[in-house]
Amino acid sequence: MAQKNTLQFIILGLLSQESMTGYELTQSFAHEIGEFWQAKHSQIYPLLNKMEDQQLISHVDEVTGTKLAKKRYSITQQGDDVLQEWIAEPTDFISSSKDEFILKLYFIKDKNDKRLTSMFNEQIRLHKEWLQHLKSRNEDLFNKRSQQNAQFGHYLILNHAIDREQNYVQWLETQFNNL
Amino acid sequence: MAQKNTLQFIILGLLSQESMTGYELTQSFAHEIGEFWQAKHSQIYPLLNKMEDQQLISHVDEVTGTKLAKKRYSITQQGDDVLQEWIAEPTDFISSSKDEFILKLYFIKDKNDKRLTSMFNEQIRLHKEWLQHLKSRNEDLFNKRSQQNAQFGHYLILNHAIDREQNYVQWLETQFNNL
DNA sequence: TTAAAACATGTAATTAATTACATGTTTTAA
DNA sequence: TTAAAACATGTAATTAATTACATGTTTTAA
Repeated sequence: MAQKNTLQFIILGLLSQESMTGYELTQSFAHEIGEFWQAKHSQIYPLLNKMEDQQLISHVDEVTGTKLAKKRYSITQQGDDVLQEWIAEPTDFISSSKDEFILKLYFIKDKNDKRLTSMFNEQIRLHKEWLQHLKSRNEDLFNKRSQQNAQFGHYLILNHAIDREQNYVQWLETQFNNL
Repeated sequence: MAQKNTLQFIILGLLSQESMTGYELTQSFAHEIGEFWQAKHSQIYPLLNKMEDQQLISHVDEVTGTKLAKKRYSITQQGDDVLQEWIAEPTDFISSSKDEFILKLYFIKDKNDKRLTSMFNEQIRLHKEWLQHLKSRNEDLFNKRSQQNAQFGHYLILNHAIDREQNYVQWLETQFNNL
């Protein structure tokens, strides 16, 4: 891929909420953010350096224990300007959603193909599991309405992830029953 | 990105249904396939050459009019073996879905943020428009049940695209009304 | 107390994908 | 008849992203 470096804006967005280390930023992609964008530490660390050069972010050094060095990054005024600009600009939804399972279905021409049953079963299991995971995340984070309002964006996207997953499972089951 | 070259399998899958030119393959990504994977001609043409070197596909030359040269590609036995292997292997759903709009929401902490209304309105418009497009595609292609069975995979993924889009619009509207 | 898991930060090599450049033919609609 | 749109195939340069390598510290659980 090679677009306009969305990752950069995500990092700015995360840092606009609180200062974080590269490790913590990486962790974000294991949670809700990861439902809507993916990145590994090997992409994040170099990008942090680049962004600091551009003065979009800055860091202070920290030490845990006696030796473990960390860099805690914060967003700068310049960085926030760039972030706000990104949020304000129109979002063309270019459905960059990639779904290998659905693609595989496309290539199965015969409705009675033997492989369909096990393929659907596997996907249903995976997605149900994931849905369950998301739901318990939701209970952990937002069991009180006050928490929903305090972190509105976070609540919204987890809510969307659950909704999406729920619909996916439902679709899989409907189609499975029609086979 | 740098995974296991899914595009290659998609090309094999498309060619397993009928022989196609690079241009026609490219066109596929403007239609249903494009809902679940994206690729441009500049990635497709070089890959076709590579795949022909590996004897996964082969081509015959064609001429339209008096001069317009085309290469019509077909899948080889080897290619079909590779395709079947890909379909058979378990599909880890690593939700590589990227959604900038949802990410932007994450970074809006305040439920009363002025920007939310126009952002939601814009997305609702875009997604409704796209949903409409998908629905008319569906009517054009699959108005008869016989056509659904003849191209089962195609029917399934278009059906899924519509279902997904419908759910997305519904979610947007629900959240919008809650603002 | 010790081993494993989690925390923490990086670089090198490679691949996937995009953007931009490049050129020409055929069909369609005004 | 002519101009625009669609058809058709490619390459070059660059960027985004992954995989693999590399090293060390702190915390947790057995």
